[in-house]
Amino acid sequence: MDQFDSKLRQMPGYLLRRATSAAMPKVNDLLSEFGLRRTSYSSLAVIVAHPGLNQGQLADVLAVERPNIVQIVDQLEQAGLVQRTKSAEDRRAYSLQPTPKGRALEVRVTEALIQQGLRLTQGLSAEDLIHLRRCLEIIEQNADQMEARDVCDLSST
Amino acid sequence: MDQFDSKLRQMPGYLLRRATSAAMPKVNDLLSEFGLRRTSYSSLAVIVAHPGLNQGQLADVLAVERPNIVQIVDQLEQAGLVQRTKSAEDRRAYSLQPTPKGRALEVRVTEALIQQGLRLTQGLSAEDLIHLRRCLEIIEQNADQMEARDVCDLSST
DNA sequence: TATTGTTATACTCTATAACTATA
DNA sequence: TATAGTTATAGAGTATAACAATA
Repeated sequence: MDQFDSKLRQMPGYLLRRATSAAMPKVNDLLSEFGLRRTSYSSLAVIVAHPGLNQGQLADVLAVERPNIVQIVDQLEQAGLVQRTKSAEDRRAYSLQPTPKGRALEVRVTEALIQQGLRLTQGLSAEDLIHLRRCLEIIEQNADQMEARDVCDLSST
Repeated sequence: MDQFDSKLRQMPGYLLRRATSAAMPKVNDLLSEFGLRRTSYSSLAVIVAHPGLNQGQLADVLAVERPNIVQIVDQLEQAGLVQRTKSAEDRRAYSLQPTPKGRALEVRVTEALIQQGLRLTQGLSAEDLIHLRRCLEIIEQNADQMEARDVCDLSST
């Protein structure tokens, strides 16, 4: 029963899903110790690195739909990690700022994630990791450019 | 706003999630043209390659919980792609067999997925793909071995 | 007592449509 | 009219507990 999926393992999508499904629960477990989820951590990290951006920009950076950002920023704000302040230039928008508590937490969680990342990639060299990043970013870009265009012509063959 | 997530892109989990989130909708779109979802296709492929296995074994191969397999096999059976037959040896279990229609569909869909996989990995060489597979399988194995054990000691540092 | 398949259920993630207030 | 944020909602995907039939 070992390798009953050997044919599927030729496909990048299957490999991606297997690796992601195995790794994400570990990331979730780590983040939940700090009261965070994946997207709330990513949001905090981006806000710390680039204070003052607004929710729409944050959604674009993380490739998340805007409605889903609302609750995430709600949680970060209620946890005292981030502040919403009405933007002076555009009073529709909120400027997102990290609090000192938010900055401090981001440092600790980032360190923990880096350590966990080393365990997840144990057995891979520094070159392997650079190569892996390149491969994953190319796949992401290819997928983004694949807008409906060439999805369709295969069901008729 | 480009590369506002450059720090996050150092982390394998973030890269994995970005690539997977971008690629999976394309895979879903392709499969839905054939009336399949990701796990129902994977199940069909495994049943075609290894006829006679039961639902629990299928769940193990695909790393899916058994309750979720039930509905998937239901759908495959209702679509006339797979048959459940009571196993002679163990009358609790079902032996899963592909129908001729199921075998034929699997061939077509697999071909389409391979073509789509080539587009998703456009720009990567054959060596790149071998290397990528190795990296993803190592990450999956590392994650699987990371059972709660070393998740915990970081929140106290 | 343990296991196979099943039911019911619940939680997370993600996506869309429609609203409000500002521009 | 267009955009920022919001609300409500719905659909996948995934996970657990508990049950019936069989081992």
